Amino acid sequence: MSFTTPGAATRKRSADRRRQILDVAARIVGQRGYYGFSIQEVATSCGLTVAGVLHHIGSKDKLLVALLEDRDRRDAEAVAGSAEPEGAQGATAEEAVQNLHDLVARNSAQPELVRLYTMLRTESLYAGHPAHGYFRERDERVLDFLTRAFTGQVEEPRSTARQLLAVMGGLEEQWLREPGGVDLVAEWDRAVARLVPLS
Amino acid sequence: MSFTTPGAATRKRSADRRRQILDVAARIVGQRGYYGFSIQEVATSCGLTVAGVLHHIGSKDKLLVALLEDRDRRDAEAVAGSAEPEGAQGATAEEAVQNLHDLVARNSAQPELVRLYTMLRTESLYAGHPAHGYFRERDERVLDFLTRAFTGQVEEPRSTARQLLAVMGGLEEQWLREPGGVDLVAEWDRAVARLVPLS
Amino acid sequence: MSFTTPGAATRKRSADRRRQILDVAARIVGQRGYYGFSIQEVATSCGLTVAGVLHHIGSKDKLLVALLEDRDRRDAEAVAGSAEPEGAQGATAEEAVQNLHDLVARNSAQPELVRLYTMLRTESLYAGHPAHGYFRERDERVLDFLTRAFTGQVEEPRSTARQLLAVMGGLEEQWLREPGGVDLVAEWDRAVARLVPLS
Amino acid sequence: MSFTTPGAATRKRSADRRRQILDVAARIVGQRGYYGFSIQEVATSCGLTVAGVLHHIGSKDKLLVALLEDRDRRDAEAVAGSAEPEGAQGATAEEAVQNLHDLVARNSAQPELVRLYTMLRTESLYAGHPAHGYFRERDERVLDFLTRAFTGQVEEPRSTARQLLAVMGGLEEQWLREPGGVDLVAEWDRAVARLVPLS
DNA sequence: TATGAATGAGCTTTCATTCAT
DNA sequence: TATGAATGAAAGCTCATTCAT
Repeated sequence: MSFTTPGAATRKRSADRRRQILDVAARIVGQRGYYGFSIQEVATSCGLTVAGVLHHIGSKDKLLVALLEDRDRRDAEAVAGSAEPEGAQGATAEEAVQNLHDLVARNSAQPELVRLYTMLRTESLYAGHPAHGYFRERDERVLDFLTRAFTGQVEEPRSTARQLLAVMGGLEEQWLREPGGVDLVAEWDRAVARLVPLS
Repeated sequence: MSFTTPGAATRKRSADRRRQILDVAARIVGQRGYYGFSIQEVATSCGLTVAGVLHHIGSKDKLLVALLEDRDRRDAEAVAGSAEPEGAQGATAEEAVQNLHDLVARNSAQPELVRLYTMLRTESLYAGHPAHGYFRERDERVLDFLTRAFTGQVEEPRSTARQLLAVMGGLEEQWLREPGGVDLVAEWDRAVARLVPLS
Repeated sequence: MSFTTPGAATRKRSADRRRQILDVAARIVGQRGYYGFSIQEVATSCGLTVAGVLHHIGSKDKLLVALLEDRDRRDAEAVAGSAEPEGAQGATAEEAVQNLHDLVARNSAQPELVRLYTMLRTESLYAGHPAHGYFRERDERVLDFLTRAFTGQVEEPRSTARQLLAVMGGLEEQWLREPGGVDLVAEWDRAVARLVPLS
Repeated sequence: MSFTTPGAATRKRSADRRRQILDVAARIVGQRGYYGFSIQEVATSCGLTVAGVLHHIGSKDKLLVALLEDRDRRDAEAVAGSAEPEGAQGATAEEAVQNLHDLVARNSAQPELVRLYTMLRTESLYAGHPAHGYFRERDERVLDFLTRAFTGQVEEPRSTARQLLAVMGGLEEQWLREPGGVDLVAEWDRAVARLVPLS
């Protein structure tokens, strides 16, 4: 019997705390961005001290990293659970369109996650932002994925990919600005119908 | 020698300073947003003291307001100089499309202004942001303007309006993230060709 | 199987830990002093948690006390092992000189111990320092011991005692500042040759 | 008439504040060292806020630098006022001894300055200390100066130089530990009489 | 017009310590 | 024996702002 390893109960409670902190932080960072939020705020919302929060997350920067990793993990799980996993060798145009539709549908149920991404994507346009590299790579990866999927199916596949990403971000922004005023999924489907002639 | 009326030269110099401060601030706020920038930074970039900057702009909030008003004024001047001013009674769909094209073309020459708007539009999604109301109203106004212009010309005019706004913001964001990697005007024209069947 | 009495093995491991902590702490306190070191640092160097270190040493103050006691014990052992233990009734001048020479020779082999003493002796000049009393008494005791030893042998025995202590501390400091640049023992012997005419 | 340059009165008051801060800081740093003192303490002693002190000194590190520069400047002034300025071409042994005597005499009147130097010299043995380089260079320079002065006059000039520096530091330390118990100047003169045979 | 002094509030982070496990 | 959670206190520093000059 080892005393050095924390017991299962302890580990569980610790994981719960971390969960809580990440959830709270996602909401607040989604509202005011990395520069505008403070650990104090997160702490208060968690019923903890600032030092208590730092005990779990280490530093403000690490919190941001944890936030992004956490969202990535959740996204990956969601995709993995779907019927058509996007294989390494690429997807067909139809699959890509379907994937995007599913993504938008999922997003339409979690505005705070969308808000977080929207905020950080914009903030990180600045080269000095801690998430600058993250979004740069991510954007490129997604763009490449879509471009490949549309190659041979539409006239200018990269333009189509750009238009889809652009309109997705833009519609989500409108949807966030007018809560209840926009039907995100319906608008998305209409936009796709026009931007991707194949469908 | 009059002490009560400031000399014309003095007034001129003061206006120049204000100009300089606003230009510098536009750049910095465009990079780090309202929450992330500091007056100290602006002051240093202007060769002034913090107190010196405050003397000209009053407060951090007022600086933001001045920034937005300044940009509006410049935009208005640009539009006024164009051949077809958007009259109060509305515009035709063709005119609207032309207006948007001109706007994008103008923007493609001033990335810092675009950066400023992109940043503030996102930051101001948060209800507590000092520019929250500004962008809410602005978005609605533009949306209404476009909706009216497209009514009778396309099937779902408001959706088209939304799509255009969305894709404009999104393309500008991509253009900002990949300096030199995107031809903003060309991509815009391609997107419009698909989103507005009439053209 | 007994729960009440800790096994010998356990007691041994605990003592080892304490040893390790004291050694590591001696090094770090020697570098940055009582005010400048942190338990975190000691813990990391020991492969332990802060709480783990505190479990063994109780508190930061107690760590300092333990450090000094430990060094005294080691010093006492070293002296006890030498041929001529300084008796309670005093020593001759020759014995005192020999004792000092042995001390310097011993020190020249353990710079970290010297560093610790140098640092704490200086820091503890401040009346609020936890080792203030310790070094006050120690200095007085040594000064008295040397004064007695030199009485009748030199003109101003207390001055000689002061000079010896002063030059010893000063040479050690130079030796610490220029690692490899000073031959501590040789310099000491030369200094003694001048300061104590009898030899 | 320029408004941008602060008036003479303003400049005077600013210099006074700085003076006050440096004096207070010298005392406190002399007591607890660089690691052990806090800006808060200095501020309180000055009747200022922490932010107020930082306005004048910039940062904790800069305060230390200012402290050392200030003391150097004062020392230089004192030396300049003396009859025999140590010329660039070197000094005779007698002049060097006289210089050292004057220095000790001056020091005996300002224990807090001595305390500051003693503390920082010891603390800065650690390579990470902000004054590490400062004292390294200073020690070497003084050592070289004395060595040159004694060359040809005593058998081992560098050893003599070392012994003098060592005993000076050591006596000052004893003098600081026993306020009123040691006659610094008298002890110094006695030590010199033994260490430098020429006199 | 612009500065310097000064402040109050806030920030992130470090630290020593307690407690339950 | 050692850990993890949590805290209160303090640190250095930044910031927006006011005021007198």
